[in-house]
Amino acid sequence: MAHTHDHSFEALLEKHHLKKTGPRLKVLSMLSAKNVATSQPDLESVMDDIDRVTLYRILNAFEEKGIIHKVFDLNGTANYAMCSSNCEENQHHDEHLHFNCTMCKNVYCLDDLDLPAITLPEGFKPEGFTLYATGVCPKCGKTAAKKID
Amino acid sequence: MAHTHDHSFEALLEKHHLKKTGPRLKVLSMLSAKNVATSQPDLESVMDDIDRVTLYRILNAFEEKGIIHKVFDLNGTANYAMCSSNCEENQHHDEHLHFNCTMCKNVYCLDDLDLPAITLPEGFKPEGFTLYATGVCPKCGKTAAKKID
DNA sequence: TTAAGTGCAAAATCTTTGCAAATGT
DNA sequence: ACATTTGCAAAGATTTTGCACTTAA
Repeated sequence: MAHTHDHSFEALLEKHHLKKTGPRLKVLSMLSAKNVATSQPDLESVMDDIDRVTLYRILNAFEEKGIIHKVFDLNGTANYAMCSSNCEENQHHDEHLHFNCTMCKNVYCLDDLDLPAITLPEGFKPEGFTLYATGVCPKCGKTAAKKID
Repeated sequence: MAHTHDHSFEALLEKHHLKKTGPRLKVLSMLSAKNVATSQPDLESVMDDIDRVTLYRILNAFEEKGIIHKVFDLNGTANYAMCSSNCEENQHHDEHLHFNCTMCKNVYCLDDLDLPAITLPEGFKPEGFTLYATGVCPKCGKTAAKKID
């Protein structure tokens, strides 16, 4: 059960007082393998050996612990992605850009992008920002260019 | 554009080749009465004389026609709000700020706010932006200030 | 051993679909 | 009169809950 990169996953679970079980490690490796957020339906279809209910519980537990975060795409479907370092329990810092590709439907979490300062109307006291963008991602832009142009 | 409500609603329906029915007019007046986006559950509970299915169909029809737009709050629940002038059929222009109050849960559509230019990483071709902010809205900020301070 | 986690079954929700009756034009 | 729209019933899909069995610590 222990390969080299599994160690970080196990450490992560340990850190959050969660048992290192097969399903949990599998979810972690699935999510961190992709650089995009993954929807629950997608996760389900890939991990057809894990019970659907178990998946719900794992995702909820991970989110509460701040291991992953949920981002809704433009269809309102929840997509999950590993949290970048600075998420705390029940207090996420996902003030980053979510890019939803209209072609491949992937949701990219562009963590390291600085959002410009936004001025709100009088009286609104902002606590967190999330910016969603739609458009074409690099991968699809490339294939589209080849095919069409 | 506030006084002769019913007339403008009827004109709106007419413009989109939709029949002026009771349920539709009711939905329109509900939505335009509030300056915030309203969730389907909320609409349902207020309009308990209208069938749930009818509400689904009305909201979908309105959205397709560009009369209203859907915005997901931070729980992934769909909230509906009247579109500002420049929405076209199936092609919404809601590149505005959505403010989700953490106290009253209301979703404000701050249409007339200019979003600052955002620079994306190489290869991403953005088509639309939506900015979500969480925080405390003016109304709740006031009551909170009175109660706490 | 034993508390936490999993899987199955079943309940509770939420959303869609089909069709007969009602309604607007 | 005719095409839409509505309401109901029922199917599908999604999410939650309860409980017995399994497993990591």
